[in-house]
Amino acid sequence: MILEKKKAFNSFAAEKGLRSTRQRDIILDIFLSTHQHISVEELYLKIKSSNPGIGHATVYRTLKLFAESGLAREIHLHDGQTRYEHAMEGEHHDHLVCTGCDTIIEFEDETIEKLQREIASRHGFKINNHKMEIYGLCSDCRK
Amino acid sequence: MILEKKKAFNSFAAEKGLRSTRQRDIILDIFLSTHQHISVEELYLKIKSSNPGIGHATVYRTLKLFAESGLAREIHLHDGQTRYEHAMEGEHHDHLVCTGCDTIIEFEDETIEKLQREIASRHGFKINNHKMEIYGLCSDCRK
DNA sequence: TTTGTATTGAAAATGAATATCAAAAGCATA
DNA sequence: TATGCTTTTGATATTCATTTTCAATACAAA
Ligand SMILES: [Mn+2]
Ligand SMILES: [Mn+2]
Ligand SMILES: [Zn+2]
Ligand SMILES: [Zn+2]
Repeated sequence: MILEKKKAFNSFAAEKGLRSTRQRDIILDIFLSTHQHISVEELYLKIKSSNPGIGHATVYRTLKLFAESGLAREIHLHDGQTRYEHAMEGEHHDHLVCTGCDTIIEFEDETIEKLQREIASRHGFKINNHKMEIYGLCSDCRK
Repeated sequence: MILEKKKAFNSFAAEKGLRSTRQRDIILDIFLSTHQHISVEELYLKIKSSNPGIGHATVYRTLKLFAESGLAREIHLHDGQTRYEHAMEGEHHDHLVCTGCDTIIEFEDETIEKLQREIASRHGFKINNHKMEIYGLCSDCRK
């Protein structure tokens, strides 16, 4: 699974004429070892702990590449930081965000997706992507 | 309609013990005269053209107040700027955003809203608010 | 190797939003 | 109307995430 993703990114890089670098390998490894909606800064710190030489800008640049390759998805919740999550071909989900404890629950709802497509086509739009976030309090935080 | 909104904000201000100031009056007037998803900077420039004295910070502060009073709603699309739109009691809508020309189409879909409530309750969440944006190309931009 | 180009990282720059704080304005009271 | 207290304002500085710059370095093709 992780190996497949690495291969996928390598083909993407090859097609784009990108060079293979130590930094990108390291960042990819560490990104793939994380779970769930990690912020750039969080990932940067994680990377730096084992690879002090790697710079801020490189992490930013590389995560953009991952997103472009389809390996990662950029997320914007409302704390002013860009986050990334793993993305797999054809998979999509939305988020239920607890504003109390920052827990994020992922969900999929094909009925909603279908309604979205209908709304878009009714207005002559060709959907590229969408986002849907439901903010509220989880059961723990309501106690 | 505009008058009602002004009254509503004035009662909100009164209840909160806020003073009534020339600046807030002006900003409210101009905000109410605009349409659709204006960015803070756009509004600031509009305001400055007739009222050069008013400062940046005051516009930011005042828009926050409008949102708090329920008069305005804060919007975050993905250009890194906060936008505000008029909000009316109990009204809610979502957005279809053209990434070609920045046109925004508003829509409401009660079926989707209901499904959202179901999803939330299935996970024990109490919804506070939500956002849903569909990004794509409008018919003009696809030509 | 050599050579041309892509990549990197430190540092500076950007841009939106917020904080600071002295001066000005609002308002209750005398 | 004048006084005094408190809020508000606006210039400016600051913060913070992200991007840009650019010289040094690394990659890969020949
Ligand atoms: Mn997710
Ligand atoms: Mn709207
Ligand atoms: Zn919670
Ligand atoms: Zn368009």
